[in-house]
Amino acid sequence: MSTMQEVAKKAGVSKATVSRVLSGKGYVSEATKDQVYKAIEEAGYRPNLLARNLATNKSQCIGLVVTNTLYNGSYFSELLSKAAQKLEEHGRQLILVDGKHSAAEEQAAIQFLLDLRCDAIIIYPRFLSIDVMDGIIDHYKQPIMVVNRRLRKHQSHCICCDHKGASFKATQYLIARGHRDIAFITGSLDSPTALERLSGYKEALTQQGIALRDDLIINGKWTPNSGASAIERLLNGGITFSAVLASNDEMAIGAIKQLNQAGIAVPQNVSVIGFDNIPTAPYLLPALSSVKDPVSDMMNEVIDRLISMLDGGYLSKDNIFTSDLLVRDSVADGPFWGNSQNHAGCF
Amino acid sequence: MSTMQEVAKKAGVSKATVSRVLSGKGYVSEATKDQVYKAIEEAGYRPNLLARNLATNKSQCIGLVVTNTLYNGSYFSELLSKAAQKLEEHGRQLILVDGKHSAAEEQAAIQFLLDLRCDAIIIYPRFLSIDVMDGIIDHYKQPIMVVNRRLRKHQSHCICCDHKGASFKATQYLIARGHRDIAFITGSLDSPTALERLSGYKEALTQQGIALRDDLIINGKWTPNSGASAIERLLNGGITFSAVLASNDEMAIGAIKQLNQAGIAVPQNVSVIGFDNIPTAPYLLPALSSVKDPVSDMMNEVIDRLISMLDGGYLSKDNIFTSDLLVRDSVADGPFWGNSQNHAGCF
DNA sequence: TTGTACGCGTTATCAA
DNA sequence: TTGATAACGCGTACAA
Repeated sequence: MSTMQEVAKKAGVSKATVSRVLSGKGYVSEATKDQVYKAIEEAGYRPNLLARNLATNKSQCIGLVVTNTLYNGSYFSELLSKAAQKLEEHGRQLILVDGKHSAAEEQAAIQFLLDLRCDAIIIYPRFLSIDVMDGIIDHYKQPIMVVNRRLRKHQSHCICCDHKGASFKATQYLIARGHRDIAFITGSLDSPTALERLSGYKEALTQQGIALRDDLIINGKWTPNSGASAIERLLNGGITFSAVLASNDEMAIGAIKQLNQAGIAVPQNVSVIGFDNIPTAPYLLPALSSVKDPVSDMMNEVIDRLISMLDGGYLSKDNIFTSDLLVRDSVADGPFWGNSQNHAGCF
Repeated sequence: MSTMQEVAKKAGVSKATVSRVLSGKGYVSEATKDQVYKAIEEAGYRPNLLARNLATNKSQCIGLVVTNTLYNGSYFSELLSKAAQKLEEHGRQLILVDGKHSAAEEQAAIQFLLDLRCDAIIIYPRFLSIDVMDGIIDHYKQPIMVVNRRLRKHQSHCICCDHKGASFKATQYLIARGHRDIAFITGSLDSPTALERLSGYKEALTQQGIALRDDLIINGKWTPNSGASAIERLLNGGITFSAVLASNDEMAIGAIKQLNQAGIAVPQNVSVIGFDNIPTAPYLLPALSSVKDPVSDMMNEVIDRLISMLDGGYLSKDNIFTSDLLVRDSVADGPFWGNSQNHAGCF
C-alpha cells in the first residue's frame, strides 16, 4: 500500500500539496494537479481512512446497535436496509453492532462504537432503561438517537411510534364491527411496546363502556408458540370470544394455527389482528389483519435528524409516528408455523 | 475524551506503561498497575481505536459486501446474523457495505473496506466476474473470500454450494415419483446460480432418458410475479405438465398462486419444488417443497477460514456444500403474494 | 520494571 | 501557490 509521501515524491511535490489536491481545499495550480493525479494513478495510491479519521476526528461512520434476537426477521431487514440505504445517500457508512442479551452488553456495544469514533449512534434498545440512555446521551458529545423508546430528558433524541394509539384504533375497529368479547395476547411485559399495546386495548374498551375482563387478557412472549398457547388456554378455560388482538404478528399466526386446529375458522368465526405487518404477512393476509409498524418512517426520520445534527442546521419534526391498520377480508386456510424462537417484530 | 497521555500523567507514569497495562504485554509491577487502573477510572479513559488500528495496522474489522437487492429477505437475515454472531465469537466486528447495482459499485465497496484497513473481506457477489475477483485477490494482501461463486484461480478463497447437484437431486426426486413432464422456471440467466440449477435439471432428465423439451423451460426473473407469468405462459400455450421446478421459492410461490387461480391444486394436481427454503417458507410448506440453500454452513466455513488465515494456521476443508431437499406432503391452499420487487434467495 | 523517542498516514496551520 | 512541521492517539523497539 503506497502512502501519500510516496505519491508526493513521485510527483515532485510535498505531502501537503497531495493532500490539497485530494481534498479539493486550498489553491493548487492545474499543472501540479495533473502531476499529482498522474502520480496517484501510477502508485495505485489509496488514502488510509484510519489516518484520515484520526487526523480529522471524524469517521463518516454511523453505528447501529440492535440485539441479535431481532436479526432473524423481516422487521430487522426493513430497518437495516432503510438505514443503510439512507446513510449511503448521505455518504455515510453504517456499522452494525450486536446488542446481545443484556443492558450491559448493549452499553458495551455503544462504547465500542464510541471508541471507534463513530460520528453518531442509533440505538434500537431492548434492555437499556430510559434513564441510563438519557445519562449516556448527556455524557457524550456525539449525537445518540434512540428508536422506539420515549426518553424522559432528551425528547428530541428519540423517535417512536404510537403503539398505544395503534392498539386503540385496532380495538376500536373490532368494536365497530360488533365485537364485544375481544381477547388480547400481550407481548413480554418487560417491553414498553407490549405495555403500550395493552394499554391502548384497555383504553378503547373503557371508552366504549365495555368492561375489562382479566380472563380475556393472556400473557404471551412474542413467539408463535406463545400465541398458540394463549388460544389453548382460552379454549380450555371455556372462555368465549369473537376476536383476538395479538401484540404481534407471530403470536397472531400461532393463534390462527391453534384456532384452526380447534376447528374454528379465521376470520369467519373469529377475527384476528396482529401488529407489525412483517413483510412475510402477505402470505397470511387472507386470514390475518395487521397493524403495520412504521419502522421505515422511523429510520428515515432518525437519520434525517442525525445528518442535520452532524452537518449543522437542526430541523425538528415529529417524534411520534403512527401505524396503519391493514385489514383484509378475504378468507384462506391458516398457515403453518415452525418452531422459531426468534421474533420478527419490534420490542 | 481523555487520552492515554492524561492517564499517564494522573498515574505519575509514562504513556508506555499505561499502554503496557492495557495490552497486558510486558512487565508492570502490581503497584503501578493499580495506580494506572485508578487513573483510568478517574479519567473515564477509553482507548481511541482509530489510533490503535493505525499504529498496529489492524482493525479487528471484517467487511462484508452484499448488494442491497438482497437486504429485504430472510435469506439475507440468515446470512448476516450468522456472520455477525460468528465474528463476534472471534472478537471481530462486522462491517456491512452495500454492493449496490453494478460491478463497479461492488468493486468500490471493496475498495472502501480496504481503505478502512479491514483485516479481511467477504464478498457475496452479484455482478463482479470471476476473473475480476481473481485479480482483486491477487492484488491485495488482505484475505478476501468469495461466497457462492467458483473462482478459477484462487479456489481456496471461495465457498460455494452445489446448486447443480441440488437441482439434479430435486429433478431426480420428481422423476422417481413418476413425473415425466417437468416444467422448469429459470432465474435471471445472468446469474451463475440460475445456470447451474438449469443444468442440473437438464442433466437429470438426460440421465433418465427423458427428452429435453424447450417448451417446458421458461425464463423467470427470481420474482414471484415472474413465476406466475411462467405458469400463465405454460397454460396459455396448452402445454401439459405434472410438476414444476422453480429456481427459487419466490417464483415457486408465484407459480402456486397462478396454478391455484387456474383451478389447479398444488400438490394434488401438480407438484411444485422451489429453492432456498427461505425461513418464511414454513408458511408455505404444506404446498411447497423446497431445496434449502446452505447459507449458514457457507458463512460458517468462510469465517472459520478467514479467522485461521488471520490468526495463522490454515485449515483446509471442503469448499462445496450440499443442499437438502425438504419435502412436505400435506396439503393447503396457496398463499397470497404481494408485488415485491425484491429477492430473498441467492444469486 | 520503567521511560524515551519514533513511527503509523493523514490533516491543518503557518510561513515562505 | 507551495512546503515544513506540528498535531491526532497509540504501539513498540530500545535504552536505562
